[in-house]
Amino acid sequence: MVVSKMKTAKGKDKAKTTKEALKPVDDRKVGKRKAPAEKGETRKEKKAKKDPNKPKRAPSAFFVFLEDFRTTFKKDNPNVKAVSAVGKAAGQKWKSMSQDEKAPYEEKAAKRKAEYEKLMDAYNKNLEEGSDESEKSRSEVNDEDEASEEEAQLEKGKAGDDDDADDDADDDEEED
DNA sequence: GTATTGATTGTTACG
DNA sequence: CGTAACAATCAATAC
Repeated sequence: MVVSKMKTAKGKDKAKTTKEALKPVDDRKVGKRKAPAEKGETRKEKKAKKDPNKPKRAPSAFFVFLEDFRTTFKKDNPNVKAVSAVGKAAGQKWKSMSQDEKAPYEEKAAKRKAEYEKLMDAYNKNLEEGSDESEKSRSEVNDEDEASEEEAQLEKGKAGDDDDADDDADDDEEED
């Protein structure tokens, strides 16, 4: 319901504008950017991460959907053992889904993003501190930086009252 | 035996 | 403004 809601309110125009133009490169094939395993120069370099706790990029709506899709896909195709198969299928279905269906995923992704920003904040802070600690200073108060991180904050669920659940999911966004 | 690639799209951050 | 690179996954392959 609710048609009065304007899309602008959501701020979608932020990245929409020219989606097509947004992706200039048609071949965003990952393989291309991946170095040929020549020496340990792979971009990923999981073990080479110099940053102590670098927040991993928040999974996009697609990835969120993938998590769910992977399970379903595997369920239907237990024989499939290639990750690429799921990726392709997921991608195809993903494009097939209407924005409304992707909406819930986007919402989740948005949440993930918020967390990512938060982690980034801590990460930035850490870097700042790191630099500062060139000599001393570190010590003193913060013995453990990451440890605390207030693990407790998560109770967000509570409060139910406010919850943003209502969100705007209603806006019928009619997909194209 | 360990590390890496493969494939999908999105999102983010840098030049 | 554009692009590069990375986010999960899991098995197979490469060295």
